[in-house]
Amino acid sequence: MAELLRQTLSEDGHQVLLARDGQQGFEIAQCSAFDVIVMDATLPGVDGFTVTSRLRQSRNQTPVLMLTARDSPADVVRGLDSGADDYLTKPFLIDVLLARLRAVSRRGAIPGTLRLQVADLSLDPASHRVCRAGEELNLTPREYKLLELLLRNRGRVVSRDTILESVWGFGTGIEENTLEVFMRQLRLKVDTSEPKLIRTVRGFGYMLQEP
Amino acid sequence: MAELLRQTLSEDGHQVLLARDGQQGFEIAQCSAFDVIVMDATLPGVDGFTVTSRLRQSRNQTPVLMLTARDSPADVVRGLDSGADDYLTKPFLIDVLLARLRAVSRRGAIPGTLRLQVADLSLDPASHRVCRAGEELNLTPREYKLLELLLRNRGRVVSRDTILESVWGFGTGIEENTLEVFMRQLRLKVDTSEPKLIRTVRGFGYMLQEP
DNA sequence: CGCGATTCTGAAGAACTGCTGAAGAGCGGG
DNA sequence: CCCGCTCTTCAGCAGTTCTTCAGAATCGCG
Repeated sequence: MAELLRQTLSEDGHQVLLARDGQQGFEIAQCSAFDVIVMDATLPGVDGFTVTSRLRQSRNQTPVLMLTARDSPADVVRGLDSGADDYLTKPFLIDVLLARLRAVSRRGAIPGTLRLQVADLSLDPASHRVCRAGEELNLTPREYKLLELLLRNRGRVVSRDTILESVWGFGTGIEENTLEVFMRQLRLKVDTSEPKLIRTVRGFGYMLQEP
Repeated sequence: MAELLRQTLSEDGHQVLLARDGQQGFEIAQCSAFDVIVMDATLPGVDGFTVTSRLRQSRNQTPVLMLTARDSPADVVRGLDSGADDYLTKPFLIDVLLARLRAVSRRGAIPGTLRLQVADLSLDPASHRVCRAGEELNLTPREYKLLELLLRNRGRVVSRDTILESVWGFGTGIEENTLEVFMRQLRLKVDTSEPKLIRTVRGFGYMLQEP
């Protein structure tokens, strides 16, 4: 079912990320920015109602469309009151789902909260949260600054000089090697899983880039 | 039907204004501010789809819930794509309608909150009362200001500089350590019970956040 | 294939940050 | 005038973070 949905949505031009269970869904939702979340009510582990209300509690405003076989009025009310924006019961027509997704995501997007993101790596400047593949990472201040700089220039090479000046400030008599050490530290924390996102550009600097 | 709805909604505590036809509905909607509009698809004169899309064209953002007997998928899609936020077909249960109205109007609501709250910690700016887990806390003026600042920025990191400037005012030659001492004092009063809400973000500042 | 330049790596000491308990200063009410 | 409350500073400490160093590995180039 989920797989079918993923395919259909993809064909309609959406980028889709599929979560296996409630817990994983919650973590992914917290770490990435989506236009809309399609939530099943009956999930393995934490159920959809709980996930939704937890998201809302932690001030996640991403629109949620609940999609489920449970069509009793009580369930509908519960779903909506847990924070969902719409509630659709199976069976349904794909066209209707797509239209409802359009309606729900139209309202969506919370202003202000921008999130920097590359592949499954995300950084939220407001809360200083950094996640990779759903896991929250614990970075030191300097590592954080470094990653933020790379992320703000994702897809572009950042020269060593620029990095030194921007992370350490102008005119600090810092060794070039220090930067290398930090880059290594950052890689150990950020680039543990495939694909590797931090690329060395020999003789120039570094860049962050999806494969 | 419309009269029945008006009565039911009134009983649920809403203020209701009833429009006779599409044209009148459009005019009323344009002239007043509503939390939500319940729109019938088949109206005398201009139909509901047209009214909705005209409202949107004239940049009226009031949430619209379409409520109608026309339940063909094509109608649903048309309704939503004309700018409605939700589409409910007769027959329906009142509870479901009310829940959907809540969901739809939630999005439109202005985020002006009076009581500041995180988890079981709440602060009322009007009365200066602060409670944690039902217990009222006795904070000194400075502790209160500090907590209010953190609470107004819940989920975001507040930098040490911002805190100093905002609680002590600009240019006071205050030691950084003073802030730490106050934070400790605040923690002793506020963060006695689990979960701990005040998080220090090394190298930047502090933030208030649920776990 | 070999060379120099560049980058990576692991470890170790230095430097720094934030936490803590205590103590003195300032202030207003009794 | 003294007392209690609040605010501020100080000094020590424990844990983390930063920086450097030296050797190994890798790369680009002739």
